[in-house]
Amino acid sequence: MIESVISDINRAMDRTSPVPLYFQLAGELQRAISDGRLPKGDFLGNEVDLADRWQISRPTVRRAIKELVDQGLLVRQRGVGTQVVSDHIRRRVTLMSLHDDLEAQGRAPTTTVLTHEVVVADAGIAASLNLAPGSKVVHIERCRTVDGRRLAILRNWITLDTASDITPAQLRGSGLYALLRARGVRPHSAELEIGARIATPTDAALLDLPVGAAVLTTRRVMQDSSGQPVEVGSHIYDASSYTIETNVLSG
Amino acid sequence: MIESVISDINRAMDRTSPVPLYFQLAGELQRAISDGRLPKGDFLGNEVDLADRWQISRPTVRRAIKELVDQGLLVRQRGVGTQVVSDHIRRRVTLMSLHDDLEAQGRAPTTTVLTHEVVVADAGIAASLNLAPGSKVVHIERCRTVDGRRLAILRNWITLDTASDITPAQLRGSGLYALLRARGVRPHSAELEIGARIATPTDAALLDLPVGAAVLTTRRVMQDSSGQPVEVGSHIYDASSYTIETNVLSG
DNA sequence: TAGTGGTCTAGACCACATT
DNA sequence: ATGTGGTCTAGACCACTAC
Repeated sequence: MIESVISDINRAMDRTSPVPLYFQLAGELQRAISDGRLPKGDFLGNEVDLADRWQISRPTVRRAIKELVDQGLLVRQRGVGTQVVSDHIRRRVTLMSLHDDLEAQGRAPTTTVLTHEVVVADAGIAASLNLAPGSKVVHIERCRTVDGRRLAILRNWITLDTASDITPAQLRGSGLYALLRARGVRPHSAELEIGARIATPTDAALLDLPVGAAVLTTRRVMQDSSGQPVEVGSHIYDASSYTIETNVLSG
Repeated sequence: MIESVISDINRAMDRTSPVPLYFQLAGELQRAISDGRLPKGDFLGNEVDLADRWQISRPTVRRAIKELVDQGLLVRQRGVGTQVVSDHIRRRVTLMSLHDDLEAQGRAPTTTVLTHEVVVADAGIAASLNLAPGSKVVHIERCRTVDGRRLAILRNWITLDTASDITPAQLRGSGLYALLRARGVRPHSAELEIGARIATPTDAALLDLPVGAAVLTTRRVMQDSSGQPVEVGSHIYDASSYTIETNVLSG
């Protein structure tokens, strides 16, 4: 790693900040890689030396480097060194809502709320959400349109205590996950099943598709950081305008 | 955590083993959770105390616990403790081949090799594999059958140096990824695009599907641990018999 | 106030790859 | 023989939670 990058990082590190040092360092390294100051193929230099130059301990340096290794930006080889192998941040496998996802691409999604009600969960939903049979949940059904084209039907079931104050107006303006995050839900993991089938008449009507068109279907159960399932989502996409892109790490 | 589990783990830890202590500990904890000795809802006890009982340092204990937190088995809360929130090991997002995947489910896949040849990579494949235009690659086309049913068409393009000695007989007997691993390829990450469409006449003929059936399609570029792309896979699945199941962590 | 996890240090020794 | 990352230690102080 060239001298100037080391100096840049030295300047950027702020010990008075509440942000952990390893996190600051990981961010600075990521920035240096993505803007080309630390190009693909370069070696970082050995950890002991880097720790010394940055005046932080080696475990802290290692922790920062590990973040980038996990993202696929760096590769470590014992006896060799740490090398930059990619200069674009791998899109993480995401739990973002479709709304956020499209906005991040600079497109302007519009949302029609078809259904918004409190219902008694059926057996499958109740089991997925770890609720007693007969429990009530919030059921939402939306249609997502982009560039005048109907893209997806989104059906969600959410535990009553987390979603009881969500309004249709809010759903029109932002993604479900943004609303949940604002209510203190921190998504942690989701089980996801992806399939495909021919559009049913209902699908075709809602998505404005011809008879016989293919749709992509997903069903997920999202759990928040306390390990409790919070939301079930069952989504149907027009396969001719949507693909799921993801990135799988360290299999 | 009850006394006996702590003792079990104390007995199981082996400092003479080349397996890292944090890894041994993580495995023991995972086993204790999955077999019910450490049930859902239980707290582990504080880290300083555990480190003392197991006679290992607290950072090592933390590293082991972190593994399970990342898998969604445990939740840590500052000021509160570490609690078991799930008793089944989340299936990791996998880079396993379909063959391995089905075998893990106890089913017996059979493979027909339709094409196996060295060809000049087209522009898209060459770009994906980071090869010069006109480079040669191994092209494989297989049909995967399970329980007498044609499940998928698998098309792969692999860099010549890694796959030149693979034979059709080997492809019939095991999954592509197993063969690649045996050749020293360690899969590290893959970009994956999932879509759906109506089967083309070719798809329908190869998969023995009726006209108008839906197929699930995936395209991936796999990179090994050195960061180099090694393989491109383009797969087509009978959507009526196959879904992709996965698990998304920490979004 | 007491107890918990979160971060950080300054070393040590080992395994592996290269020369 | 040298240099690298991989693991591990025995502390320290801080931030947050619950009482």
